[in-house]
Amino acid sequence: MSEYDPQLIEAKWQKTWEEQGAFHADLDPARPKYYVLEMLPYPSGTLHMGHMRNYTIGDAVARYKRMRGLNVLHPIGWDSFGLPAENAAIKNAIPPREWTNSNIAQMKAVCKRFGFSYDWRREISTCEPEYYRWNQWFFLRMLERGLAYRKRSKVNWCPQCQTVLANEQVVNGCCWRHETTPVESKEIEQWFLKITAYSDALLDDMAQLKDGWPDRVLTMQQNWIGKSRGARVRFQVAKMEGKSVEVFTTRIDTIYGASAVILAPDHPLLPGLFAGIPGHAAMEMVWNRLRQRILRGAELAAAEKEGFFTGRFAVNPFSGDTLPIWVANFVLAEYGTGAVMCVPGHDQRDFEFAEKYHLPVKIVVQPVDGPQLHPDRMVEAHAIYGRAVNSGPYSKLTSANATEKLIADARSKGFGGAETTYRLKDWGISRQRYWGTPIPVIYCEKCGIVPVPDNQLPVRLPEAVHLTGEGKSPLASVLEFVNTTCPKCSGKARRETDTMDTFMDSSWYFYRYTDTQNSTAPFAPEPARYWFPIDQYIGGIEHAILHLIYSRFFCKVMRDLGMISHNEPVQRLFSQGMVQKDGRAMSKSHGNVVGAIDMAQKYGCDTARVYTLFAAPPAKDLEWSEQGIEGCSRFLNKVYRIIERHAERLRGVAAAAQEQVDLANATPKEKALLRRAHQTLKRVTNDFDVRWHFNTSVALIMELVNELQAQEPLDTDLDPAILKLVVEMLTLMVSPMAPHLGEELWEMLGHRGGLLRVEWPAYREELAKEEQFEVVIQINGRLRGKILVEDGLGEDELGERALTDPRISHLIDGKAVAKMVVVPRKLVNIVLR
RNA sequence: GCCCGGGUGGCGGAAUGGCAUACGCGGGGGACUUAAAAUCCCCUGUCCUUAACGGGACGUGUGGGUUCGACCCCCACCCCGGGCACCA
Repeated sequence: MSEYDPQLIEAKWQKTWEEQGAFHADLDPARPKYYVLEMLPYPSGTLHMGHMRNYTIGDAVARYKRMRGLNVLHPIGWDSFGLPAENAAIKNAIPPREWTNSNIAQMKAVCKRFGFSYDWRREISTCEPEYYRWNQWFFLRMLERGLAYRKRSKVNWCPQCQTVLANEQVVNGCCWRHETTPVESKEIEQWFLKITAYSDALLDDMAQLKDGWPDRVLTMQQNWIGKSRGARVRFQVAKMEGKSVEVFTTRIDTIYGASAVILAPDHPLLPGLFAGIPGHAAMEMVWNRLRQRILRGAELAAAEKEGFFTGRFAVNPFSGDTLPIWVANFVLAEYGTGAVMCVPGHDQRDFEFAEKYHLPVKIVVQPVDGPQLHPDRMVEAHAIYGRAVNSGPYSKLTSANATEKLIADARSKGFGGAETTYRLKDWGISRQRYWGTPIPVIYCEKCGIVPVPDNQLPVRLPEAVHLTGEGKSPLASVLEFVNTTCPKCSGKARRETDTMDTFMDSSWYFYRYTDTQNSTAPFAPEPARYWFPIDQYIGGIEHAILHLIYSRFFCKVMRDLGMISHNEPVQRLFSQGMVQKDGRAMSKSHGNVVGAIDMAQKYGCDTARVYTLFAAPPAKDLEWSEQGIEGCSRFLNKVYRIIERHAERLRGVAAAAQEQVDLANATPKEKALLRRAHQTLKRVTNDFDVRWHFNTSVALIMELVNELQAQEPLDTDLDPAILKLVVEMLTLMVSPMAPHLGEELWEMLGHRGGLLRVEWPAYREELAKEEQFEVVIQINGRLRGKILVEDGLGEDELGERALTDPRISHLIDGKAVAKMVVVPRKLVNIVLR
């Protein structure tokens, strides 16, 4: 008699797996592959149960797929560049690499303590030169193709991080890391990647993802790309020969309703328009205020609409109307043409602006039927589609037809045409910080921007650097780094001192896993062809846009570079819910973390794993409960005890082969056990393959265990071969979720060589089949009784049995039966008049 | 404002249009024990009714609808969570 001792068992099997290299996966064209991956973790140092949920789901899937005979690649690595290391270095005077590597060591120890089935040979760390040189390599390839370019532009600046942020890193006008720090706007020269060159590809290829990705992620990406079809129209500025303003509109069919042209406060044309206008100085005061507010960024969204008349007019090229040119804070310089036509009758924003500044409201679209709009009775704009009115030659056309004709006419007359705009902007990747990949570019006084030649990669990040956290790029003060010679002319030159956004590191890392040792390329074509695309990617919803859109972009660039031939890197994506404690996301800053190591020490990692799988379906948030994990601990103990009790007797017994089980001679007890085991198997398999609901898998296995308990004693009247078959099925079904216990039980049952090459149990329908069914009898849809019937009963006969059941016949009591609904094996509904 | 989720016992949650509340937690009772822990067994939606066995009504956010039958499908609405948002 021995007790379930998770500490002992878990250490034992982890050692065995390690010695066997149990989870090493190698390219094998003869075998079908399965690539399952959890998102690259940032090595912050601690792992709590929130992280572990992610890995537990991935590990259960990896182990299950191995048992289904697939060649499973399940790697892990570290997203080890980034600001926290730099900040820690400034605060505690520890070199970033030291801080980072010691965190990695800690986290790796926790992962090992949990026994995740990673191929540790493939571990990567993005701050290693052998990794980041390929970031540089990708950058250079993009530079060659015009996909990387340098430009001076307005960018998001986080005063806390002291660096530029990408648009994707701005959340509600604040920095993604400092949620209460509004980002500022700064004009800075920096490097961009032309993700916009792939706007349509990113949008269109979502069609390939719609079965494997959550809808909400696809919608979020779609919104982010923000494709919008419309038209561009040029308005001549009156009394200014050759000057014109272009507007972008999605409703060119409302152009006869325009009562002004409005420019963004930072529209480049503005200073020129002012010249020679009376009241110029007063205007400039308002103008400056509006521009200031835009620079402060975050205020814009909340601000009331505000603007001023420039004193200039523009001519509507269709109607010939003369429209005042205004400036207003709600027009964005970065979107469309930075100018709009103001149509108060049919656009709510324009309506609000027109109300405030008394601009005329015109109705130029009327509904096809229903009440007609009237400009004097409007309390809001009506952005409707219907029939054009008061629109010159376009009147009476439907909105769609008017749009088409107006665009065609604008084009033929040379003042406009169709135009599609996107919300997506190019990806600014320059960071004025230290702990990241150096951008491999040299500035030469004579030759200008010179790329570092491939054979000089990697451009190493100097590591003996004094970090102060102040001023600009720390690398700028490292003279040995900055000062260099031009690769072209050998003259004096200086290096780029900004580093790359770390999202670059994580945009392609999953390809590196397929070929981690390659020193001549990021990865070779064959392993990528074999392993890709990723069959199952698992991670948090917070990367729905950031990481997942950058990765898709990189994939398309790699495809165009001829490195791969697929269009999308990730076939199926799963976003797991958060782990919460006391109603808030588990995090260091909330002070509510449940440490992974603590749980492993207290209950064992198998218990912690089973609890995270059982407490909620994986897509939902999970509220951590100490009592809940206690329950799972009891459950694993119970499994262990039941098998332990019979292990000795069963050790020498061969389990009955599924196809040889002789049902005809089986006792009721044997039949009950076999039935429950196979019913469980059917549904657990479905949970793993289709539903991804591991909470119900655990519940089902609990029921199987309860059945075993109910059939006690198990040593009398029971064919040992059948009992062994059942407990083996139980062991195998438990093993993806509690792998150490699974191995231990398997060994206790007399097997050598571990579970690694053991197949998932075979399902046999006849063994799952019930012999008798409890059929529900309803009268008018209300439950009135139940009868036990044997299988194979015809509908008529089943109906007859229901009607003649004493309880039922009593209730019918001579009333006319209008209809009978008979569902074999399930129910009879008797409809009375 | 628009777009996604979601609303079921005391709690986490389960249910192809067919017994609502599986499984677990918590609670109550019992067995084992000198005792405790552990373990095992039974009960546990609300209300009404019965001495009791039992029987009945109500019940999945609200109101309608479809259906023999609705947590599930349709329409309208309320609440919660998330995303997007002066994007022209």
